[in-house]
Amino acid sequence: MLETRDRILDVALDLLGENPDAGMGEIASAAGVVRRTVYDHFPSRLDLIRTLTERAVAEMTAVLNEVNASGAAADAAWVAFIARVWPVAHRYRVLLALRRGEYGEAIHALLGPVDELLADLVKRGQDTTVFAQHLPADTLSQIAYGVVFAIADSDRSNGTPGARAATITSLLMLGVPETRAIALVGDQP
Amino acid sequence: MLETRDRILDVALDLLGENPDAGMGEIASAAGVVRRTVYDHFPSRLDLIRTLTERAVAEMTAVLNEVNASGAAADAAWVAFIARVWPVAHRYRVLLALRRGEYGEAIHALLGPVDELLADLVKRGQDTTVFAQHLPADTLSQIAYGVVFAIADSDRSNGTPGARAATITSLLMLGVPETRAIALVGDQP
DNA sequence: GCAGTATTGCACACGGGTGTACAGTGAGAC
DNA sequence: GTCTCACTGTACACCCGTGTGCAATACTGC
Repeated sequence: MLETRDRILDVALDLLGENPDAGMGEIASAAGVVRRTVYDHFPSRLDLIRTLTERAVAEMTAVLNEVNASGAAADAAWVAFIARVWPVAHRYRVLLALRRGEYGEAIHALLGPVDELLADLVKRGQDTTVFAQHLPADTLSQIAYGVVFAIADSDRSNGTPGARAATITSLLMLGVPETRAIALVGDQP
Repeated sequence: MLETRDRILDVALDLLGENPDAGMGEIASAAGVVRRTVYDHFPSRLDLIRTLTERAVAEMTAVLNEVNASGAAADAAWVAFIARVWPVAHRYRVLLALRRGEYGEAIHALLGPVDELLADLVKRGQDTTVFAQHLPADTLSQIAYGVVFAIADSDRSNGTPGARAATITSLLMLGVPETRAIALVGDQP
């Protein structure tokens, strides 16, 4: 049997993905445990959310660091990034909904490092004229990864189609020409 | 003094825009009225939300119908659409947040006609090879206007920069080349 | 078998939002 | 003046989620 704590986290992620307003009771039941037990591991709902967010941040920064270190062109790096981050974004799509509302501040704060790394990548793309410059790098990166999350969020079944759509769409909005975008995605589907 | 009912609706839109979880009490206070009075006009919270949504749908379909009737090229029509729908989308940005959660179903149902009109416009663009075809028209239109709403939602101060960003970004993700997008927006800023 | 820890099964306090009931008040219409 | 109608003020019932307390029980390793 998986460690109870980890099982609670996994199940909470699933459940909150379906319904961001799921309560501690529902999470407990779904984890095959009593509500009281959840509180033994996470003193408050915020603790649970925070732990989930920290997990997401860790996974995403890991991917971003690797991709940034690979020295590939910014657009190719972006494709690699989306390909690898897609399952993560999909798993943690709740955070998109949770970012508004009660815990928004806490989540936003934890997400800071990811935002920075993302902006760095987009900046690099703009400096090498691979990405469009109609918006500042930080704004553009926010919108682009917002779109990725939004598509992940609307794609409840987690499929390759979703990933492909997210990749091409985000490339286009970053200013990569359609032909180039298609070519890039062909390489790494 | 404005009709109480209309004032409640206006104030509710503002308040919910700031915080989608604002309660009937807060809305009442902000409208300078007692909670009980709100219930005189809207028997339940859902009634209020529904009325708000109906308003949004009416305004948006009006704009969409005009734009669709103008016979302009699809990309130019899209620019006109965003320009005119932007203040509306901004005002009603709450609906984006409210679409998840308790009233999601009701809102989604009411938004149906808008979705269809939007898909028609995008389809026309695809048929005339003005828009990209990497995604089916209904999916693409959903994503594109999702982005517009998302930008409206992140732009609390309602500014021309937001509108411009939303227009260019959505054009790009529809597959319009950057040069053409800039040119189009230059025409109608 | 025993100690120690994780989990259970209640019970409870608390806060907050929804929706209702009903008597009272104020202002304009006739 | 008085009738009407919108709004007020207050109180209440209800539901639901959070977080706590505590004794009882199951499971673990030694």
